[in-house]
Amino acid sequence: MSIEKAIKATVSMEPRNKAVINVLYTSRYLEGTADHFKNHELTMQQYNVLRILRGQKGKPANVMTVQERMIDRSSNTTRLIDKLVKKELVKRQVCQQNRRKIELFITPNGMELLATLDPIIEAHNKLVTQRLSEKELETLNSLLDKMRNNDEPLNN
Amino acid sequence: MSIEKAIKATVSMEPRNKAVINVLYTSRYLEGTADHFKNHELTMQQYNVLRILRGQKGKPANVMTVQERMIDRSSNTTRLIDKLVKKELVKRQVCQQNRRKIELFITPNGMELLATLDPIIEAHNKLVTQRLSEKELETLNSLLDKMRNNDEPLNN
DNA sequence: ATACAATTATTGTTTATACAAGTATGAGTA
DNA sequence: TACTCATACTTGTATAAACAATAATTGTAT
Repeated sequence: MSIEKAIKATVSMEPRNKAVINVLYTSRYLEGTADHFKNHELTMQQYNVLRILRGQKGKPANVMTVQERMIDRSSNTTRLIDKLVKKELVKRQVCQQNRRKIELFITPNGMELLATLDPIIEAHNKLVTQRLSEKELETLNSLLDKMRNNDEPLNN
Repeated sequence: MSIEKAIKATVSMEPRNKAVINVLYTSRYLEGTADHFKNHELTMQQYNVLRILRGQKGKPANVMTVQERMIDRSSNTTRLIDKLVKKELVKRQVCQQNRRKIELFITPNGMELLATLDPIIEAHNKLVTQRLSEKELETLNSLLDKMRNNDEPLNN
C-alpha cells in the first residue's frame, strides 16, 4: 500500500515530503511487527545493547560506546543497562584505568538469550523484506544512507 | 555514511538485515533533526493530528479517524488530543447523532499555528532530502511501500 | 599542589507511552 | 422491554523516555 493510502492522505504529496513520512511510518510499522521481543521480556533497545556487547567479543564496552552504537540513541542508557544487569544478562564493573568509566560485559545468560533470539530475528527480517529483491535491498540501503548524509548543505 | 559505519557494526551485515536496521535508524535520525516542533511547544504527533484535522476541511473527525491517519499510531490518542484542546488548537464536541463519538475540529488558532509551521517543515523536508534526486525519492518511496506490503507470505 | 574545566555516568523530575480495564452509548434480538 | 454484544472513547497503572542537573573522576594550567 502506498504511504498516501496508508495514512489516508487527503491531498497528494510531493515525493520529498512523502519520503520523509514514509521512512517514519515504515519504521513504526517495522517496530509494530517485532513482537517477538515481548515474548522474551526484552525491549528492542535492550536486545540492541546485548548485540553490541556480544559484538565486543569479550572486550568490555563502556556506556558511551554502547550509546554510540545504538540504533535508537537513548538519553538514558544507564537505566536501560540497569534492567539488563538486573536480569543478569549484563555485568557491570568500574574500569580500573579510569574510574569514571564502567565496563560492560554480556554474561553467559545474555549470550544464551541472544542465541535463542537470533534465528527468530533473522526469520522476521526475512519476512518483512520478502517482497524486495537483493538488488532492491541494496538500492534501499544506499538511498537511506545517502539521505542521512546531510552534515553540510549541497550547494557550496 | 553507511548504516554499518553509523552504528559502528563490528561484522558486515546482510542487505536484508541492514535494510531493516537502516529504516529504523534513519527514522530516528529524521526525528532527531526535527527540532522545530519544540520551539512551538508541539510534539511531532500533535502536529500530525493538527494536519489531519486541517485535511478534513471543516468536516469533523472523530478520534478513530484521527488514529487511523496518524503516522505514529498512539494507543493514547485521547490524551494527545487533551493537550491540543488545552492549548486551544483543537475543539472537541460530542457528536449529536452518535454520542459515543467525539467531533474534533481544528480551531483558528490551530490553523494559524500550522500556517507558521508549514514553511518550516517544508524547508526541513527539503534539507533532509537534498541529496536525493526526484527519481531517487520516488524509488525510495516505492521500495518502502513495497516493503510494508506483507499481509500474506509471497509463496502461496 | 590547587583551581578550574572536561569527561563519564547517574539521578530527579516531568512528560509520554503501552496495555488493560472501565464507562457510556447504540444495535440487534428474543 | 430487557438482554447481550459491539462500538467509541476514556482512564488507571506501570514502564519508559527526554532533558536538565548532579556527582565522581580525571586532565590541564598556573
